[in-house]
Amino acid sequence: MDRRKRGAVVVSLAQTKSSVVQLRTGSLHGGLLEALRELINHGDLSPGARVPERELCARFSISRTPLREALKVLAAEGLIQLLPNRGARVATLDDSHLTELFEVIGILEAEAGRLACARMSDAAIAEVQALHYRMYAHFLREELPEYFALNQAIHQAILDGSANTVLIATYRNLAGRIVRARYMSNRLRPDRWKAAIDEHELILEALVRRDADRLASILSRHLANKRDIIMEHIHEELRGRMEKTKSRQQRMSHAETPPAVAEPAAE
Amino acid sequence: MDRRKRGAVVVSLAQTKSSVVQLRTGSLHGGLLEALRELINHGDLSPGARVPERELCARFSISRTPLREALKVLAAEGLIQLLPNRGARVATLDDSHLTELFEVIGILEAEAGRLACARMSDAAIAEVQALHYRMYAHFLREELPEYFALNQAIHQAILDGSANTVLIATYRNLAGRIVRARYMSNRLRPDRWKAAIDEHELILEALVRRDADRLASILSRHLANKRDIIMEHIHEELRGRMEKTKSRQQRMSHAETPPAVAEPAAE
DNA sequence: TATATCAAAAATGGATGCAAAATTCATGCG
DNA sequence: CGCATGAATTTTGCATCCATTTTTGATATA
Repeated sequence: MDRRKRGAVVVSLAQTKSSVVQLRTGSLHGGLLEALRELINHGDLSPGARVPERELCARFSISRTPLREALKVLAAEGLIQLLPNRGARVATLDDSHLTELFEVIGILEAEAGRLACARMSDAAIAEVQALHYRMYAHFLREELPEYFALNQAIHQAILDGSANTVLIATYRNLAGRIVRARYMSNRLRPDRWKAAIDEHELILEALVRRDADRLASILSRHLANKRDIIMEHIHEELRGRMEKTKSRQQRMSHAETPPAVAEPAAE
Repeated sequence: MDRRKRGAVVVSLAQTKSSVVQLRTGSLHGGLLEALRELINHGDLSPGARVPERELCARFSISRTPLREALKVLAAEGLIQLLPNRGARVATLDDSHLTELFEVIGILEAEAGRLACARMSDAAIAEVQALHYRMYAHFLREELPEYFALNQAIHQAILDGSANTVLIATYRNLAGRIVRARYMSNRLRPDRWKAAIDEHELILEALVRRDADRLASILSRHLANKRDIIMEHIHEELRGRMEKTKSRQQRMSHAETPPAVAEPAAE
């Protein structure tokens, strides 16, 4: 393979799924970060699992240097954990950690809402309303993926409405750590779904009335509900997993891929 | 120089000041990060200035690999800016950015206070009170450095009282970006100083009464005041700098060290 | 069969090497 | 004197190399 060439690098990060990702270069680094985040969030790298440096190098056709730079950044972001002389592992999210993350994310979203009430233009609010109606339509047709996409767009629009880039970036960073957990509970019981829609109804109403306190409190509760749903899912999954593990065997020595999402984590 | 040896590395980062820093190793990386942050916050690396990779390598007696890893992390933290193929520069803080940072930091501190009211033990609150009295004593004796140290300790204690490690870490990250700006305005006009003390009085009172709303609002205002002081200082300094620059010469071509703290920053 | 021991293999942290890009600097032209 | 041009130098980004550490695996021992 030709060694020196800073051109575009086409990388197949397919193993389970056959997605092909174009690493934008110049700063190979940036694209690499995105790709790694994708791998983690998409579940190709399970929580607690060792990050296979050499293998990833091969997969991305890059040397260890840029990969290790990226890993250091991900570690700083909290997505992976770096153990001295023992490499990187994907960060696990135990219950308390998840709770803390949701708490802070909730704070930021609520305050973003407060700021949005004061700072968004009428036109911008109208756009959010439009998103809301479109989302509602997808709900009626039970089109889950489209629903989720618009749901997220609405939250993002409110966040952007805070007009505080630091707030937005901080939120993104924290939210990035729970993407995987959210991903898992992308199935909704109909009653939960309806409840979420109702909450969104209230959110829109508060935003339109520019009632900052009310919007903040609704957003906060809305997220708390989402958190409960997610945790419920995790616990269900954990229980299921435990039963399976038990029935299959009493113990396995060193699980290379431990309990998947929640883990005691001797931190 | 001996090449391979992972033992402790003693590094003299003295140039202007003769501070000697011990880089704890094993993960050379961590200590390096600290040292670099110190360099930036302490002002040895002015905002906007190029980060002299090779020179820092020499100064720390390390190769470029770990240094560059550290730079990537600092960039992710927002302390420096990485320009593709053009190296790193120390991040500049323009007015709006500083305002945004203070806004988010204020949010976090206020909410931390709210949580602290609910979660701190009576004993922990008593300790904060003790810190407060000690701080007050230093104020009376006009011992500025000791005053600042205890001031910070009190804010940290309240933050810790939130019992949310994510919140604490997020706060630390954001606060880390304005350390330098705070550093500059470590001179206080007596009236400001007294006002700050009064606010701290109120903070303690609210905390002791576990009045979450009140504590949150006071903390928020307290920080806003600090922000105003800092910005005032920056603007004064900027004005002074401009006059000097003007009187000295009409223009200089490419300032290697631009306006120091505030800069238009074509971001 | 379970555990201790130790050598082989692999992974990690860091140093060094090299091509491409950027910067500097000298020179030429208007 | 200002500005364009381009070669020499420096810097950057990444690949590769190597010592140390960790992990693995085989063998011996209880």
